[in-house]
Amino acid sequence: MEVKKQSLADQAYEKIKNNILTLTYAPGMTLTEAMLTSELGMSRNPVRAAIRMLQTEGLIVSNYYKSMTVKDITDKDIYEIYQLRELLEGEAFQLIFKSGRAQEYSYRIEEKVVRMNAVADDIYEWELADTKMHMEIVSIFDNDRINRIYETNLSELIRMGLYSVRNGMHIPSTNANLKLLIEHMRNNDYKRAYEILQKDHFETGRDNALKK
Amino acid sequence: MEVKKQSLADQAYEKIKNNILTLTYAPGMTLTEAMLTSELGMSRNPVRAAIRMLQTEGLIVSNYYKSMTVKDITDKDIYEIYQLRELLEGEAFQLIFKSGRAQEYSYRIEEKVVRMNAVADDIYEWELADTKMHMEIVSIFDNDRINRIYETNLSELIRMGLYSVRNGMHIPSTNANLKLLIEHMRNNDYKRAYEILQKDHFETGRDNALKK
DNA sequence: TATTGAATTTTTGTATACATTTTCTCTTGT
DNA sequence: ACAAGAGAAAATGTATACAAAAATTCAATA
Repeated sequence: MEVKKQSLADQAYEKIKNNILTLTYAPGMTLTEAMLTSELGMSRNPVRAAIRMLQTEGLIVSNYYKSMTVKDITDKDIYEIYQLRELLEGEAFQLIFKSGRAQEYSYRIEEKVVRMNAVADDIYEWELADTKMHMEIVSIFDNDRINRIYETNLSELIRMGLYSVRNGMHIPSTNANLKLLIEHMRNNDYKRAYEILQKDHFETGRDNALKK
Repeated sequence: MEVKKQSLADQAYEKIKNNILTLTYAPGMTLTEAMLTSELGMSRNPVRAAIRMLQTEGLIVSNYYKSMTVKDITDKDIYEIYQLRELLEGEAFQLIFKSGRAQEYSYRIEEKVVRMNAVADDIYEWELADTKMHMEIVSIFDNDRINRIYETNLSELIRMGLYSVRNGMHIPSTNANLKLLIEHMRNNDYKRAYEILQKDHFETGRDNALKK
């Protein structure tokens, strides 16, 4: 694979973001430039660039001359993100069936589910794979902006998902239900397929996340 | 109004963004740090911070050690943004009627339309007001993330709108149709109200934007 | 002991210097 | 005239120095 040369700022961005996603930098935690620069082994400028990016994405919160913190996850955040997902994925799912591509997408989704099964023992990797699966559904729109919404909110989704799993979301049974989802898609059974997505994923996910 | 102290970076961000939105910095135009710093009268660091933010928002495109340009608007961009708007505003509009708040929203929208009429001779201001009107519709979700989607894409919407108007979108007739929209909302006539939104706004807007 | 407040330290914001890469220019050779 | 390439100029990336604001410390006082 081609190794694309990237700036220190981009490296910093990836590392900090990863630490936020894996809860290494916990929600609400205070970050300082000094700490980040020493951890990353680079000067302040690239680190500050990374911070600006994460700020724009909403993962870091800060004010003029005030300390910065990792964005906390509130109940409202959880409701909002699930509402947005239901809205987009609901329409996407409809479109998949309406355009007669349910079979095709059943295979595409299956690929992602295979990945989910393979990493079922690593919560973070499983959540990442799960989100990728949902992004596959939304890919029917062929709309980069919608994809970007997912990428931007991916961070929140993953952090939330980690909460969900911690609070009882059962990975094996979720994976089992996804097998059913794929079945229904193969049979072109929109109603049952969507019911699984809706109930098993959105409702259970949200409710577990809300327990925090 | 309280004047919140803001950093040079924030000031730079606002000014550069404004120049992009008003097409002062035209789509595709190459920007250099030297030019921006001399125009803004500040050192490179705050300017670079602003650039990072605009990059994250997608308004500026750049690569490692390569020059940066103002994001161009392609036909695909136009299709994508209108698809996203139809999706979100379509659902929002339904929700407004379903929750029996059509009257209430007719007044809220009317306020925005008044503003549109007041600035009908300034294309940029009119576009801005128009977008605010659409954001009012979507406000039914009470979802900050959805609002943020609009804010992030607002830039594109405005730049596109400027194209639309240039290419024949007729401001007075649009304003007239909005009066009708409000009427239908008062009468709780979902079908006719949505038809205006759909046809007059999305289709005409998109088609005119596509002419470029 | 609790509290106030000045001095110190820490932290973020800004400017500048230096490094690396790219782009332009102009010469040289065919 | 044109292509190639060395060298200069310009642009972006990185590090450091300095400024301003905020947070902390700690002694003096009630």
